[in-house]
Amino acid sequence: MKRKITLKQIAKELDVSVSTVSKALKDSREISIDTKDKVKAFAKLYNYKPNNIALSLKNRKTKTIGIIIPEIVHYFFTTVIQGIEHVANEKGYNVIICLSNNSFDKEVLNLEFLANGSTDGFILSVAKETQQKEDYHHINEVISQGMPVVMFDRVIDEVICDKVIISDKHGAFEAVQYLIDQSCKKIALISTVDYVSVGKLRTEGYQEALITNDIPINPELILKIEDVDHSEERIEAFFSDKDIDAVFAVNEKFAVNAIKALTKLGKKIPDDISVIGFTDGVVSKSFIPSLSTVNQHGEEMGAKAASLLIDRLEDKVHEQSFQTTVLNTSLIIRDSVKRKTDSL
Amino acid sequence: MKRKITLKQIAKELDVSVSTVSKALKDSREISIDTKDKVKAFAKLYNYKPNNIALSLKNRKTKTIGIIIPEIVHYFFTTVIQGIEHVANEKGYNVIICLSNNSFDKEVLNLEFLANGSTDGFILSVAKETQQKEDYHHINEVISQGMPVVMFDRVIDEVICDKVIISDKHGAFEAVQYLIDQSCKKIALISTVDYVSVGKLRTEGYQEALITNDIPINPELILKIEDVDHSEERIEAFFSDKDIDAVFAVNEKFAVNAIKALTKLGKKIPDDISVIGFTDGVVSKSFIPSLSTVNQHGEEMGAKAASLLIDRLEDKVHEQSFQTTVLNTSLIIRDSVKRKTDSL
DNA sequence: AACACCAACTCTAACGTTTTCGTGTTGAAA
DNA sequence: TTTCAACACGAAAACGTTAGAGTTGGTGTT
Repeated sequence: MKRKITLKQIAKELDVSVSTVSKALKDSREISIDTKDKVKAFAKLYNYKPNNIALSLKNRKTKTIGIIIPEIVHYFFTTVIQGIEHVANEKGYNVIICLSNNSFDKEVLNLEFLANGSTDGFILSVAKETQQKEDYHHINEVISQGMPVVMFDRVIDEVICDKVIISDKHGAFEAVQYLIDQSCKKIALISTVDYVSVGKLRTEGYQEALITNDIPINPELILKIEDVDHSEERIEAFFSDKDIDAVFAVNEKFAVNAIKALTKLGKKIPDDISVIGFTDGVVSKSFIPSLSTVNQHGEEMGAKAASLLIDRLEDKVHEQSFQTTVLNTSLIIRDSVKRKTDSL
Repeated sequence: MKRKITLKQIAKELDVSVSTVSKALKDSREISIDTKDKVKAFAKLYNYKPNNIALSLKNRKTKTIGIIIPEIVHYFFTTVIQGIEHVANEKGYNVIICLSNNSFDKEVLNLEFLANGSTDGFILSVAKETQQKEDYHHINEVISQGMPVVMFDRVIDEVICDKVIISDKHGAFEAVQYLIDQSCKKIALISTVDYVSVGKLRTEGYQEALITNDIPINPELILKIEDVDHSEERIEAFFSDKDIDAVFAVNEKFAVNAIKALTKLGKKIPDDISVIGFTDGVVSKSFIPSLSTVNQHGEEMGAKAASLLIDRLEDKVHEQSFQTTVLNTSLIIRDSVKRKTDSL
């Protein structure tokens, strides 16, 4: 077992000082060609690589970005990570990922831990519990310590920092508008409880689309699900006595469960009822019928978040002003929607 | 902007030495109660937290585990990460995730980078390209530097370290045996090319099951797919002229595409043809018909890998001997298989 | 011969922490 | 009064690195 070699060991071997070695390796012209060659050869031979930790301590920067997300077993988040990772690596940054598991306490711990020198800045999407509690002291704390923070997807208006979001409201609006354009009139909504910001916004988009088209909002057609794990039963029960011709669901799971429930009730998708979901995941593509969705462009979101953060870290943004980037969604129409032209 | 406070600053404020502050905070009995109280109060007030980087440098350990995986937008890997994260956090370790994107070069870079002080050890699943190249010098390099490595899923026999795998062969065997038990005789296999170790092993399991049951192996019924992205067309073409009563696919995507292709060809699943896939992902559960699969227990795998690694890091394993943990798969039978009893 | 100057180094401090060893003050036993 | 332990604290080194400020010894100028 040959431990990693250090400058000190090289210096000792070659009988020069540590600083000579350091400078030689950095091609400083304080050092003679001879010595440089000797040092470089030796370093190469022993595969010398500077110790990151020591560099971090010295430079007071780690070249590492901390990502804190609610969960990782989730297609959207993984695409965001992919986007972050790509940009970060390109610019010489590394990525530490921590999961909050939607727990406020774990989010606080992660943030505190990573803030103690491990990372230069954060990209985060807050836990459900945090949104519920409305306690953001931990985020404000790290910001006040001078660490840049970029929030994405589930952002907090009260926290002042850069943000990247999609136009949830507009995406939902477009989806519902599309359904209306296909002559749907009785459109049900399956959403989450309101403290989840995205759920709320998508609900607003749904409502706005109805209002714009002079369709009255019928609260009977709106289902808000608290317990995601048992959504299937809830949705099934919900549909049993409803007369509808379309469903807009705020996520993929709800959309799939809606189709399942409706199929059970003897409805044909898309002939009897059209369905559009949110988030374009693996399931949407492969499901039969393939699911129409609002694409969130997770990778783009991650890339944007990463470059915002890195710009701050490298002081490319001089101002104190923070920006909120709103990414456009795009509607992907697949087989779960009955198109108007289909009936021609 | 109040920067994080350091021992030195506390010492200066309270007019004592740095060592006194350090000792006071650690409740050393070298320090008087009075001083301790004073220091602790001050530290609390200014929310002092020791700097991880400095600690890492001093202790020569980072309490961080490096995970290197081929891709993150992949259900199985996210479950493994989940398992690792859980165990690691419980034991006070943090997790850095790097993606190789199945590229050999990126895997090497990641490994080199993280090995220079950033992590204490690695958990990794090698890139496809690495398996193809059969070049493992980078992994052996970090091992020889004294960093423990645990490989999972896609492991390399030639690299000597702890490993966690599932019984790919046996899982495949069981699945195919199950199909045979349901009276299937003409079972097709959709696999990957052989240099992907898991594809090879699952193929072997398939073959062994046939042999055990005196069913001749028909190469015509075996499809090996190189280009995963265009698997759908390949599978469709493959099935067009085959007479079969069951399909075993080595992953979820192939299984889904098989069902789609067969449906297109007018076959009914499971009535005409039964299908079993590998990996129990989101798609399997929600697909219609829901997919029978071999469950890989990713979370368990991650948990096991993490505890193996941490045991090594904390010298709980004295021996030089490395172990390979083989986790059992379990067969999940859902609607995509026609059961024998169904026909009664 | 005195001086300046340059090349080619070495020394030192610094990043934030812990730990070993040293040291001055007290109070009590001899 | 001397001696010595106990107490409470400080100094310094160490982890690995870098950058700026010294330090040599030799050459060239006048």
